[in-house]
Amino acid sequence: MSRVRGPKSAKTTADAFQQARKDIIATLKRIPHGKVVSYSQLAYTAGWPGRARLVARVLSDLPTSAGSVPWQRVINAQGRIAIAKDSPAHPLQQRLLEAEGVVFLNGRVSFEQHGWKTGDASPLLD
DNA sequence: AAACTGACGTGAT
DNA sequence: CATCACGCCAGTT
Repeated sequence: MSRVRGPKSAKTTADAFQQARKDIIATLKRIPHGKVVSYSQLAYTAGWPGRARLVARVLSDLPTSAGSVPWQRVINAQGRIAIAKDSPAHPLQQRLLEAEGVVFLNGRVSFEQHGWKTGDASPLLD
């Protein structure tokens, strides 16, 4: 199947991206209160394995004020907040997470304690 | 069109 | 623990 070019059909990576964004946001909303996931885990769970950067791209487009989606529950694989230290969103993310019981030790979160096991039974959604 | 830039991750040094 | 090289890929220069 080849990509189609033409006025009416822009069936290319852009469409795939929109689909991916949809899947990622949907999965993001399923993360239980007080739990965290890494970018790669979210990508994997959403059905886009190996696309951690895509998740980052999607989240970066989200308004940090949106309480509709728990964007704060996504941190990097090292258990650290990925947002730049100088960004006001950085401390905000930590504050939001701590408010839901997530513990930071030396600036890091333990996946052992707070990682979302996708197999968790009856997760308490917000 | 080519180079650069990330809210990334993993493996090697 | 710190760096680097890669793989990844949409957006921006």
